[in-house]
Amino acid sequence: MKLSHYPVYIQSALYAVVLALIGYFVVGWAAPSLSADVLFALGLLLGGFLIPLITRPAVPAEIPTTTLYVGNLPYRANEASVRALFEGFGQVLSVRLMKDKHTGKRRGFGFVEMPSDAALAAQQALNDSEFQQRTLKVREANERKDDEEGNGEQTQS
DNA sequence: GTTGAGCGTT
Repeated sequence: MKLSHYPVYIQSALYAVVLALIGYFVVGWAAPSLSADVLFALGLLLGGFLIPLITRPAVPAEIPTTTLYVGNLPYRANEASVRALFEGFGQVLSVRLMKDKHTGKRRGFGFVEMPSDAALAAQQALNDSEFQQRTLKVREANERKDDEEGNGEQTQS
């Protein structure tokens, strides 16, 4: 339930709604004679000015990152061991080992997000390498959300 | 507690 994993427009929309409600009560408290429509409009306007101030620390890094697909993982591997393995090649931003949603059992693959240069190094070094007596498969992940590439595969709408 | 190709979640 991390808000930073949502697209930016969803974050902005959430902030706008929340701030519009806040503005509704703030302005309504300061000027009780105004109508509800005017209060919502003023609240939304007030929220609109506050959105950049709040979303700015919420979107901290401009560094290009790459999400790696890691397959053929041993079922006993946990998130910490995978993170430790990839941290030997750079900063690990996130590790997600996919498990079955209903049973909770590990499915044997996951995703590791790293800076693009470190991701490339980790991919070349760890692909077809042995990890807990299993041969790892490390590929570049298929884009399922906004993944930035450092070379030239920038997905822009 | 088991299995073995695969590209996801809030």
